[in-house]
Amino acid sequence: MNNKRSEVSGAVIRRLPRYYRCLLRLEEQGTVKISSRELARIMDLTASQIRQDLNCFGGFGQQGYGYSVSALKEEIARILGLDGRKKMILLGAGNLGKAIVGSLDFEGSGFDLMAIFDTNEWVVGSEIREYPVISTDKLEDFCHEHHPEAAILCIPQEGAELLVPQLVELGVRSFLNFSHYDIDIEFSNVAVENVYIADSLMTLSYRAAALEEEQE
Amino acid sequence: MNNKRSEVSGAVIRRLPRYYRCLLRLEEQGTVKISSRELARIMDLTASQIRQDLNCFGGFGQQGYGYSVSALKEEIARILGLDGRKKMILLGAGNLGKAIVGSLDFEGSGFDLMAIFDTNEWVVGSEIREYPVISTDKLEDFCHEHHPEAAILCIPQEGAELLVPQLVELGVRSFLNFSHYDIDIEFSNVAVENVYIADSLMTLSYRAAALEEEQE
DNA sequence: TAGATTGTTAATCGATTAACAATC
DNA sequence: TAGATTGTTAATCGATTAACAATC
Repeated sequence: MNNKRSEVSGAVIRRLPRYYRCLLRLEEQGTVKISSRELARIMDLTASQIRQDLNCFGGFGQQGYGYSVSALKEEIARILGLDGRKKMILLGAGNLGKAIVGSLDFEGSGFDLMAIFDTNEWVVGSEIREYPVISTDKLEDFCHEHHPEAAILCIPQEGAELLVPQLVELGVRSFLNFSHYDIDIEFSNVAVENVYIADSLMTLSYRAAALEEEQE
Repeated sequence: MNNKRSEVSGAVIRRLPRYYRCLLRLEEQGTVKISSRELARIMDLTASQIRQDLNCFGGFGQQGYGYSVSALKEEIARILGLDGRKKMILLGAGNLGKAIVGSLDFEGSGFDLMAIFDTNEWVVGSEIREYPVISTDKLEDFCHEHHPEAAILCIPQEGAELLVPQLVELGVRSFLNFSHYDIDIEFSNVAVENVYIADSLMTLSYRAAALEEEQE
């Protein structure tokens, strides 16, 4: 890898999953090679941008030929760290937690989901997919025993405020955060990806208003 | 409003919901006025950036004083279109659909959720919160009668591929899209906000790998 | 070899930051 | 009036686009 990962700009990082998804689809369709020009057309980017983005990490193409779809897909998987197997837990077995467990494929995601934690005694002891639902009372013991490095937070803000400091203390360093608790402001040296679904609805509202404005 | 909404850069648009959230919190805490300097500190931005962002839409501050928290909050709500009441439907009463309905507050969101559609006859006829679950067979009739303008898609890609063209035909113009179907590539003149939760997990994987790299 | 397409350097564009005059 | 802080213009920085030499 040419660059340190931390030196790559946020704009490039956020495009990497899109590249990965697109290449996966192309591979499934049986496409063997692709030029930056053609990939740009599909993804609505410019060929220059694609070549610049990829060359942050190394020269994966072949001059005069283009890029091998499967090789490039593998390179991006490696860049994203999808070849890792970080132990992960999920907090909150409500609808959102169940939706995440049900729809995300943890296989080849870089993470290995171990268990789901919830306070509701009615769901504790059951399983969601193949994953056991454990009482949040046992969270500390579990962490001491298994040392998870990552957590998905499908709990409300108050729950997160309470549990995150404990989790950080126990060694959890990566958070996919659906709670509205500002982890990244409270802690440094953690990797946080915030998902604010309510913000997306507001952005949609803006875009809808802009569309109407256009058509007046 | 100084600018047309469509002329404002994407970077600014994506910050608007953050401003709104922050101001809402400040208002709840009883803060009456705030300077760009102090708001910048809280939100980890620069004072210049905040003043530039806000002046895309108009001069909401008072020189020598700062900004009125509640007035600015109201202005941003109006810019985001949260004062509107666009009729909205939600497709897919699975865990994700239930999570959305359960966690988002549609009051003051710019949208008015009318009904939830699903194909599963076991849930059709029931209610989630106060919203009725209707058979997808009745979707067309419903649209003819009520003319919803917006939809949240909590259905898989194949379902979206089938239903979106129909919805666009029936007049739906805004989509909060959790399916992996590329609406914006297939249709123009629609407002689309895509949420790719799987991409967030990949981005987290990247950031976790970057963090490890740092600490070696 | 000729054609195609990359990797990379240079030019352009846009967004962020700094500075300061206007003004409350 | 003096102090504070905005709105706005100018400077800087970073990201995107264009160009082209390298090379498969």
